[in-house]
Amino acid sequence: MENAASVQCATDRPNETGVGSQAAKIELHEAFALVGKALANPHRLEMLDVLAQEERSVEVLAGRAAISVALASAHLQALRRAGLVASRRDGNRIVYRLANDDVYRLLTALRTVAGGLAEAEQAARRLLGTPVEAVSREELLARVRAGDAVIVDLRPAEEYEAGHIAGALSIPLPELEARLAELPTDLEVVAYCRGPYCAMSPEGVALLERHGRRACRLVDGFPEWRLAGLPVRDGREDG
Amino acid sequence: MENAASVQCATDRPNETGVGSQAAKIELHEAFALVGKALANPHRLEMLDVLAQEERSVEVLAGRAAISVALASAHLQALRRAGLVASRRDGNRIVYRLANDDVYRLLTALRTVAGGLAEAEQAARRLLGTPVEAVSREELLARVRAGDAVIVDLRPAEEYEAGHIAGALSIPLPELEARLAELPTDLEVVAYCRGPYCAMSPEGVALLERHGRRACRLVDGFPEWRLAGLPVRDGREDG
DNA sequence: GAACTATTCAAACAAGTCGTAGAATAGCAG
DNA sequence: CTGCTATTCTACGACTTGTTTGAATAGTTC
Repeated sequence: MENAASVQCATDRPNETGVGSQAAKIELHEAFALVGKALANPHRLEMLDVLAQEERSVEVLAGRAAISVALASAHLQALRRAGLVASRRDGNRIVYRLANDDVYRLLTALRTVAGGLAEAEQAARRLLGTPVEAVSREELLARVRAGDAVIVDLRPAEEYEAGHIAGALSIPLPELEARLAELPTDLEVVAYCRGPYCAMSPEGVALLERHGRRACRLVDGFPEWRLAGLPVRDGREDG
Repeated sequence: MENAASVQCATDRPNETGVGSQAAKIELHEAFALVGKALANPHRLEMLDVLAQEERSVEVLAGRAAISVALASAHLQALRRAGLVASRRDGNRIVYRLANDDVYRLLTALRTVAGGLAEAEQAARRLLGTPVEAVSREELLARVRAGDAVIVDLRPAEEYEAGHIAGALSIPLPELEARLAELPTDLEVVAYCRGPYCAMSPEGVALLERHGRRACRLVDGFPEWRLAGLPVRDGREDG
């Protein structure tokens, strides 16, 4: 088979097909690969995952990824060069955030594809434990509207403050057992957390079921809910 | 990179918050990073782009990416390890294809994010030339249904055969000037090609306009159309 | 089976990336 | 200004990736 793709029409215009555009095509793929390279390191992916919930300082990100501050800083600059994060100064510290919503969509697409790998499936089983029943965003909305379910946000209070599903109750996972009385016994509890690969909601559901409650989890987490355009609140609007 | 596989995790409860799940989280992000690494090379991205249109042999892929067959083979194995491509044997040759539709979605997300980078914008300008008017898939469908437009597929005939927008006419770009008579003069021509970073439809539109035709391009290409669930045909069903 | 083709494997080296440790910088509190 | 904190920069070794070359393999054709 011959290489039929490239060399055709030779006009004098800037966007002709030929040698010049072959070089441009290579440069374009090199530019795309810059973003690919940014996604090629587990620490960077973990920091992006943390930033998907809320903006964070370098020190906090380093702690969450279990790496030194200097290394976290270097990785964050790599992410910034690739256009994945942005930062602002807040007094003495620099606070990083995801550059835009497309970055989270990219992260979701990456996880969807990677989720099929044997390595990922095995790690996910170890992280999430026995699978628990999960409902879609649409199903959750329907149950809440019908008065059949109550939504519980199991993330740390700080992340709840930064943004949560409208109408959700904040009960951070470590406090869940002590605060069971706050949950109505006649409704199903739908728990959610950071996303599909966060262990908090499966653990919370397991705990609720051990206490005889009907419970399930939302398939994904708060970032997906927000990106789907569904109703959200934050600490300034609603408690 | 350190290999902390499987040594930790001393609890007997599968999904407990603590050391074991910390290790699982790291492994999970390492698994995601495997896919990131696969996206970290311009040659691999170019081959994925080619495969988005149609399955291809190693030799053809090597030619399109302008690299040796041995190198292309090595890159394809890297892509296969990451679950991005699959292959089958066809007589004497091995034919590779994208592993599934999620891979194309990932590629699209990557390009969307990377498209904002200065490097990518510059390369895109060089590749695509002066921007031409572009219409969305919905707008295109509406114009065709109203009888206002005709759709032209500018890709090589082989790719048209492998799948095209229902109702589109196949006029490969090199033949366009010679085959102008086949296009009705009273309708607008909507051209499409491989995708948003393919130079064929901007070039085709420019050529049509030089010949006094009303023309514009579809913002993206055939793969996006197919993934959106819009009507498609292939060589066996329609000519 | 022999000759042929397409693809993959193996070895080797250059170039790039990751992580560590310690120094340097920028803003804040006094 | 001085000391303090958070972050970034620099330099270096260990490791990984990209590429080339030539040989090995699997399947086809005669």
